[in-house]
Amino acid sequence: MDTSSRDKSFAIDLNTNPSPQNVNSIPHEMLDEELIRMKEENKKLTTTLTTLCENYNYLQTHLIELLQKHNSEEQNSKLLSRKRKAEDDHCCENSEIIIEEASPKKPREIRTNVSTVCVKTTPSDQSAVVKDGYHWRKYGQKVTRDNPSPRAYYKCSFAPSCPVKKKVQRSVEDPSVLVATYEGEHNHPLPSQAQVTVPLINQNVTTNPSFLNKFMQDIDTTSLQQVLVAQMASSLTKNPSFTAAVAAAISGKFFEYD
DNA sequence: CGTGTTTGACCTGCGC
DNA sequence: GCGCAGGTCAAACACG
Repeated sequence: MDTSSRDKSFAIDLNTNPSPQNVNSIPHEMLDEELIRMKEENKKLTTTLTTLCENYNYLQTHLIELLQKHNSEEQNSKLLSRKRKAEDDHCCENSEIIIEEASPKKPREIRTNVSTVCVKTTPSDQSAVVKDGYHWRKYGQKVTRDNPSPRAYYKCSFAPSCPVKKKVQRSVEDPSVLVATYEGEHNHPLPSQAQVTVPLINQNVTTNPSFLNKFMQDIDTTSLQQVLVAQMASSLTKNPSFTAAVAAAISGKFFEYD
């Protein structure tokens, strides 16, 4: 195989304005060749995407390891100077998230699985929505003292008996980052995995080894690929020129068989 | 009309 | 007991 054809493999010709006459004038042999070439390109793109996913997975694992290291160092230094109250507050966010037995100091507080997920959003996206595949019903909103952005309160509405709650608030440091705090465990399967926002950083992952394992299972290569493919498909279908090109290509094929 | 969102009121825990 | 802050409730409203 020559290098020129390999170089062209990623140049997708999205001809948005094909005329039926032009399509009819092309010999069938050429169209067949074109079809084969497109199939090969498709295969290459799939391979590239897979490699990309693998690299992403590897980098994410590496990042998590680094953050874990950094976090433990930071915690050690902070623990020396931190007040007791601050410790209690932080333990909910930064460490020891999953506590099976309630602390004797806080018998009232029932600690269910609490996890924090940070999601990067585009600057234009002002909605405080974290798409995670579940159905949520908003039941409250508050402006908190430490953050000018309002905090939204959600309950899982997919199953009436589902106890899971979610708090969503923009980060103080970076308003483009949404911080979602999940409380509890879903007692039903995930309704849809099609519209899942890939978490930027799961703070539990950075600190809790058991959660790390679970997280890495959850975000397994296969599901990650599904998520990425869904996102890519979504962004492509939102692109009018792409949809026009697809429509033109399909109609072109129809003319071919007329 | 059913479902989800908004928003002010209310409840609860905590520190002083 | 009082005030503050976070969390929840529920009536009103919007939307498909």
